[in-house]
Amino acid sequence: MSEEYQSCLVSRLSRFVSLTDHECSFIADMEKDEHPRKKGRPVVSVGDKTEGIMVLKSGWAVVKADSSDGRSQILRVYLPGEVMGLAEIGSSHASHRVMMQTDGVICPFPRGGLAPLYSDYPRLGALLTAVGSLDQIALRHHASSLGSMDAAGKLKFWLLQLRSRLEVANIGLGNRFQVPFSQVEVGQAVGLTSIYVNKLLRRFVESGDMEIERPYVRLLKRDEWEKDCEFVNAFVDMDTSWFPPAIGAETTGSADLAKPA
Amino acid sequence: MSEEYQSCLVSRLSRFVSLTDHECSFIADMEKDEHPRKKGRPVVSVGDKTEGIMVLKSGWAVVKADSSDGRSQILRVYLPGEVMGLAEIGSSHASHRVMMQTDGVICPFPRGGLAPLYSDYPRLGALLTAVGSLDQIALRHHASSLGSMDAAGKLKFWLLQLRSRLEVANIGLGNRFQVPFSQVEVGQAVGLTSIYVNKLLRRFVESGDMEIERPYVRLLKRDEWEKDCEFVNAFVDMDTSWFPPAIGAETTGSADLAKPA
DNA sequence: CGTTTGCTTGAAGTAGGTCAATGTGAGTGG
DNA sequence: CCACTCACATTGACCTACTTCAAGCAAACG
Repeated sequence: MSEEYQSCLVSRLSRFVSLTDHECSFIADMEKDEHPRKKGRPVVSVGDKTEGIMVLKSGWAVVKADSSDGRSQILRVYLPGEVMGLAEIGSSHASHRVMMQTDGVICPFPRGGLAPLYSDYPRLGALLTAVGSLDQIALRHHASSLGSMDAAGKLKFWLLQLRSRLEVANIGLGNRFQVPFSQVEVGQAVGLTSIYVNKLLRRFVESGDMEIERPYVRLLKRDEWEKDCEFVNAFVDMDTSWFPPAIGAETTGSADLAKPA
Repeated sequence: MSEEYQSCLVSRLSRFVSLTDHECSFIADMEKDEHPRKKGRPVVSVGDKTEGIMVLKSGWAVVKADSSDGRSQILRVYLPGEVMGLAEIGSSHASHRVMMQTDGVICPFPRGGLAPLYSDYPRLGALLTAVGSLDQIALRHHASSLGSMDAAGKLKFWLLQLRSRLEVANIGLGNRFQVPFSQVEVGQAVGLTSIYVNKLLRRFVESGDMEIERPYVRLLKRDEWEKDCEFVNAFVDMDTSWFPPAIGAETTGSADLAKPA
């Protein structure tokens, strides 16, 4: 399979199964537009009619929940290449806000493309269900950390999860990676005040657990942290063995689907 | 459509779209078994190979996360009629435990049934994606409450959400409903100590906000609570308008369901 | 440059946790 | 029938991990 597809969704989904040419061209066909979005700009606003799914071609985005007292919370971070909007596809209106965390580019896969996707390319339908399921597992881990860890644990866990996902996406490979969030935003993500986040970070630096060169961080005691948090990397393996066979049949060697990362 | 299908999954999914006879009989065919399970028995253990999805025909179940220090946390409550296992379908191994909260009956829909479901009944595939998406929204709300509310808010929110879901399932209709959880378990669900849960509950009773007749509760100031928590009922509307048309064509009066934008 | 946005640090207060003891009803065996 | 568990609810006294408030800086930016 060629490496250079113009479609973001193709390259994203190819991480999980090797797509047939039919599947690739169908997706690429549906996805003509690229919308650049500036940092801070809304992608989805609360109450918006659901518009299908999107791929974040570049840049970072976040899902925020705002409460009337002005506080807001970060529920999900989208990294470059990830599929956005799968969580809202089942409801007619969005209940959370999505906004760009950095400048970036969004590729919408229009709502009208979903019906033919499920009808004509059933394996892609299964793939969307599976991607949504991985999202849900990650969210469970996050909720679990919010509900049961102390402040240091939450912060460690969030950083570890971020690092791990960046590694899967081949964006940051070692223990050093970018965190394009202010301390206020980190606080919103882990459920702490920015000032306590600050104190924890300084404590981590002082104890030699991490280095900070904004906007980069380096986790010096990652193994130790992963033990502390009982961190398990849930992003590596997608199980595709239950998928239906690809339509279009002459799947150039598609019997075993999984593609090495 | 007839009311009495032997299949649990049929009756569950019929809440969202009216299934064609083809769809119904396919599902019913796949789902022959009923497994009774006693309270406290495991349904899925951590590390189990994913076995497809299941419908909880009767009884309640919970998803738990255990940590090595012996604490565990309740991440999700399954009510009678709900689909379990959608979150784990994308991974090869389960990362959380599922156990019966009360006696009940489980109907497995085997893994092998999923491929033909997506291939031959694309609308059902879309439906599974949508159900997973609603699950994810609910989980986001839960995570949001864990991360941003004070103890009283978390507890109120959890009770409101439970009530609301029971109402959708037609199990409890008013402000009075069953809560088959000990105070320890409630604490595990909302991220608080059982003893603080106790103090809050007693405070609620004393202030006339609720009544407790174990295992029933009655929320006397529900409207007020829903305002406090900015509670929105996210379980009512599934958007099915993007679904592909049903296969089998002669959809007895269900044509209105599948219309692309 | 002045303004804003974000980082840093200290002092004080409190929500909620921990520890410990007592009470209570539902089994269960005698 | 009582006695003995056992699991759960209840309540108080104490403690600390976090928040709130307040102030001073540094860096980015018009």
